[in-house]
Amino acid sequence: MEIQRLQDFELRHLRYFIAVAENKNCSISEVAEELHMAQPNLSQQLKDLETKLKVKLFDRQKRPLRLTNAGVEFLKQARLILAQVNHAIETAQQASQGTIGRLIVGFNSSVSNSVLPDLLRKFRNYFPKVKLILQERTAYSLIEGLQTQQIDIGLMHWSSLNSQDETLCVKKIQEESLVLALPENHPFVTQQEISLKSLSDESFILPPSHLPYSLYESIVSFWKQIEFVPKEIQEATLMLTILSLVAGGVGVALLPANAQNIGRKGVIYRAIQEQTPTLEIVAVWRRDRSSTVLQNFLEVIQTIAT
Amino acid sequence: MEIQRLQDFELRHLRYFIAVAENKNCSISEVAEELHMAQPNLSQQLKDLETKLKVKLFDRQKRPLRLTNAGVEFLKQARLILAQVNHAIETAQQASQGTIGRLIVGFNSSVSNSVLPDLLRKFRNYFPKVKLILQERTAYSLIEGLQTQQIDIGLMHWSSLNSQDETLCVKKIQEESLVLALPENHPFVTQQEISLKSLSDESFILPPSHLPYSLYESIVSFWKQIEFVPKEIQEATLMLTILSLVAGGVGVALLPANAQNIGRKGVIYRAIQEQTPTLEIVAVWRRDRSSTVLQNFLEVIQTIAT
DNA sequence: TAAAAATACTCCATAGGTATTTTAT
DNA sequence: ATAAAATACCTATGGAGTATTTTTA
Repeated sequence: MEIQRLQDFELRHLRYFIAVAENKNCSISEVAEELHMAQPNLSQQLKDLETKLKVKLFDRQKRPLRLTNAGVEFLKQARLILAQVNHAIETAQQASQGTIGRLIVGFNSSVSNSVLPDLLRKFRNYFPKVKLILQERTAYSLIEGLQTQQIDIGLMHWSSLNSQDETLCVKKIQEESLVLALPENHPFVTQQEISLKSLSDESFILPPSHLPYSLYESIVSFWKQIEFVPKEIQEATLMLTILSLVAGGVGVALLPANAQNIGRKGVIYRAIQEQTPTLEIVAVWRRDRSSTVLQNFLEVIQTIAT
Repeated sequence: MEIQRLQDFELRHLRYFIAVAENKNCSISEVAEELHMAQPNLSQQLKDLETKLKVKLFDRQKRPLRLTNAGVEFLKQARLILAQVNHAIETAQQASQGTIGRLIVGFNSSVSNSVLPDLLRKFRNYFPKVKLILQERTAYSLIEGLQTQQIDIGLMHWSSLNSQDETLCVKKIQEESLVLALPENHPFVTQQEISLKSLSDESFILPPSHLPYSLYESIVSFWKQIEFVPKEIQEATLMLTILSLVAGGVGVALLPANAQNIGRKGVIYRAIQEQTPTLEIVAVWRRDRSSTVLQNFLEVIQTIAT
């Protein structure tokens, strides 16, 4: 019933009504001239509006015409509606330009030390109205999230191990090498560059092995390549946990160079003599989900890529 | 420029867009059937909308169609607009029925003791959304306020003295007589009915003489009629002041019977033996300003009129 | 290939225009 | 008397329908 009332009630009626109601003496003739249209037509449209509303908006017993009380109230409402329409248009245009909207950004904890802060700051600067929803996830969960469309873009370490999923696009942001993290009282800290082979009596603290696509796989594959076998392997999930264990003398660790940005006390970093694998920090997104907001995010990534 | 963009952008487009966008798989064909219209037309209207917005609302590369980000944002806005339109219609209808709006009610202090409380309570009960603006004024200022359209309706004492203004309508609400107010220690309080002629040695406290249409004129005219001349006349503006002076033994007063409702301590009221003029409490309004709210107010007055 | 959307066209309802009458000051 | 709104009638734009082609899964 309420919906029926709206039938063939159009914005045109509101525009005409407002034009006449805002004229100093509600002159249909004057306004018709201003709008470059014929007076009888304007007259007719106003009458149509009144019929559709089932409400008299003008007092026809007076010349010049005057708004009725209902007309005064409707004028306020009509202005609001046109303002809202304007706003709707602007919103749609902004959304299509990617200057408003939302983007769900998933990231691996290892990128939160490197590209993430810079990237977020820059993007927020260019697109302040876009709401960024940040989700820290494991590498595997990122891939999953992209596939199930829970996240729009993932920032993570990528290695050749990763299955080449045709539906996903990948863009390299930065490269970094592995570095060795030692407790500050370790005898080797005097060396600027340390050979991995000399560490075969050390205990190594690695990221979890049960999660696919993790740094664990990259490191183990690196070891196989140079035929290195450590004395002992311990696992810890969070980067900060690994660093704490190193600082506590539990063992040494191989970490992305960006871990140095954390500046954990009691931990010293040293380069590795052997040729270490290059770790790529990449952005990953679905090929079929390329919103303008996402495109804009990728462009900002481009500006910080090396 | 912004206005130009609105040109020939109509609610029809929003209705169609919402219908399709809310369909589970944005099927134009399905929705066209639901709306009892041809599919190509609906297709065309949606395209028109996109052209006018200069924004793609649907991803045409997918089947079933999907909303773009801009489409999602625009859908929210479009729903708001239609809701606002509904609200506008309701508001206009309520205003025309006088169930919303405002009414400026002017009244003389002498009616605030009699009909006003009842009247306001009843009106508020029937029309809770109408904002009543109350203005206490002198009788003369009420007439002036009506003429300059500062007030919509005036409640006051009316006497035949008042100029018959053709532009004003008058409706009698109640009648009341004059009563005599005496200090409680006055020797005459033992009498139930007092002859005015026996009070020729008293000092009389009257409302101000300089204001036209005031009670002063009614009383003096009454005295002339019965050839009564008081010993002394004092003036006081407010009803409460007059009562205080009476209570303090400064003099006696002639007041509308409703003054008894105030219940001022130290004041005793007695009827007058002579035929006193009938004071009419009336509502006055402009003949040419008959809003529905005003009509409703008059109808409520009718229910309390005696 | 089999759906669903986009074109191409046709038609008519109605927004808009012209001429005139009615209304209010 | 006169200016402005309403009415009557006409015109033509574009909303809506039919037939067909194009697209996507």
